[in-house]
Amino acid sequence: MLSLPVLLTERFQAVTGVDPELRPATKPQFGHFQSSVALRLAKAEGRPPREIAQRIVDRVDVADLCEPLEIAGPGFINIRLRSATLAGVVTGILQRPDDVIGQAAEPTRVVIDYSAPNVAKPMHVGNLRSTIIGDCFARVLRAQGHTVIAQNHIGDWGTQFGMLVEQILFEGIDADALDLDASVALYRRAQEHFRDDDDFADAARRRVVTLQGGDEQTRAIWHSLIEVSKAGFNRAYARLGVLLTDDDLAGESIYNDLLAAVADDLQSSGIAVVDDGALVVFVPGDEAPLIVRKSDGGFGYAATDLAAVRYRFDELHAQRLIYVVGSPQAHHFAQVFTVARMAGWVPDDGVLEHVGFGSVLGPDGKMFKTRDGKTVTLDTLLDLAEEVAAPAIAMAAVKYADLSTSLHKDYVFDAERMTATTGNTGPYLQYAHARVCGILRKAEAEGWRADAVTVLDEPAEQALALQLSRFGEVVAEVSETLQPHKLCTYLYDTATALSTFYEQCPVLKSEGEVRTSRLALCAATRTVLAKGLYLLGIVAPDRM
RNA sequence: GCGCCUGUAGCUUAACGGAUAGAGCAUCUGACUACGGAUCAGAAGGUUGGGGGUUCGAAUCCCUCCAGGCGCGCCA
Repeated sequence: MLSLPVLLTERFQAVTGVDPELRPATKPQFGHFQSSVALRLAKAEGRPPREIAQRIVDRVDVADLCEPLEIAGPGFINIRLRSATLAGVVTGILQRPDDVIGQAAEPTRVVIDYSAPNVAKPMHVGNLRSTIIGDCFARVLRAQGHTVIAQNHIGDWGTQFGMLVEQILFEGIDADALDLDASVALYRRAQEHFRDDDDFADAARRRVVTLQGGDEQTRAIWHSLIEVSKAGFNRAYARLGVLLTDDDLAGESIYNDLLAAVADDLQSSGIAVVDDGALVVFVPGDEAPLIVRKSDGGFGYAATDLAAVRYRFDELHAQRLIYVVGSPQAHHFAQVFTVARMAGWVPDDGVLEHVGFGSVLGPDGKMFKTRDGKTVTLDTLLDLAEEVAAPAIAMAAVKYADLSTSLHKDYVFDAERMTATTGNTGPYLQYAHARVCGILRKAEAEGWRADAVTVLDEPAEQALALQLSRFGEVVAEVSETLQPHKLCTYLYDTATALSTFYEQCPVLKSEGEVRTSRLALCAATRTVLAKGLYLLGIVAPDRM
């Protein structure tokens, strides 16, 4: 069955000729949906809005779905669904839970680039948001039937590895025996050594060339460093409950062999030019050029990212690329995307999106700094949350806090506030789910089986049913706009509607058809909450 | 200097150009020996940073100023 808004929109459009722009009613007394289409049409037709509204109301055919339409205020059309319509939709959720999330009309292959921690560095706050947000996108898009190719663009290449390998050789360490902490400490020593000793610095730079040239011993040490870090990444992913695995690893190093061709092709096509010894692209309307190849002949991350764009369209056959990387990189990706298009590496219908996000700030409201002194690691942050709540709840709290506000805003990491069990928090949603599970558990113990929603007389029942009916639209909206907070808001509203219903409408204590109908409504709510929380990457416990 | 982002109640925040700017926390008042009180109902709290403009209608679009953050050729 088509979603209610789609169905209603079609009926209205047949009369109005334009999108009626149905919106959820802003207040209960305005019904379930509202349209301001008459106000807009009035302008063009030079007639009073209420007259236009009346004409629409007279002609639109929705009597099978809705109560009589009402005209209100300056010319709004208010739409109230019939109870039977809502009951039918909720029963549908119950009987076909797998169809609750509508499938995309045209499934696409989507590459999502997220997480991207650095080898030989602990995961830190900067990796937190990318990992959580990217994981949510992967879940939502997969649920809609898209093919998602996760690409964990780990920092496993570049100048720092010359430094690291050289330091290992200098100290005579067995690279295979390193653990994550030891490799992090090694990184610090290597940095200091690099800074203080010019000879060492030169050796480190030469070592980069050796590494990129494929020297066996150097590659072996490099490989050991990566293995150590991978284990650390996987521990973090397990702790966070994200879906990333080793299969999703696609670090910077895999593009190494493609970089020269990227530079050559850009140069031969005249897109890139040599300036101050470096190969750069001057992007129209942009003062700073994109540096494809440094004056010393080395490649920076612009070349890697260009190669990755090319690879993802050509080899992975992606139709849409989503980069979940912090907002400070916005300019960089804008340049990379522009150059990739100039070079013809993006199909005409190819979509490139950088989903930037704000920073996680310390208690002082300033950036957590990773250099100069102690690094604030991801584990440190999660430990803070687990000091005030059990692990499953703490993770829900952290993730929900991260996903529930607009992505572009910074936020202060405040474990106390995030783990609150009241209000708009992850634990509150988990509680709502556990609570409804409790009722259903009792009913099921006495032999009840979910059937259908047949009675929706109480306002609280209707409000909850209406809320449930919107789930599919919200998921679709998130997959299009890539704004997880819309789903958070929806689930919070659903949990609130459940609590109100729960308070005003006895379930187990009611009788007959009302009882079975309310139980069915509870079961549908459980389905929506469980699926919704899953899409956010938050576990939905049966008991708390 | 140029560019991007942000500014909404004491705090955290929502609002796809639409009706009286919607929530949560904190504060105050109620409900109920509870189908799970990790709850619900209610009150109070707003010149949406300031000022102009467009529009029937602006937190939202345009201009300008203020405050803060982040970027701006060889780190990634």
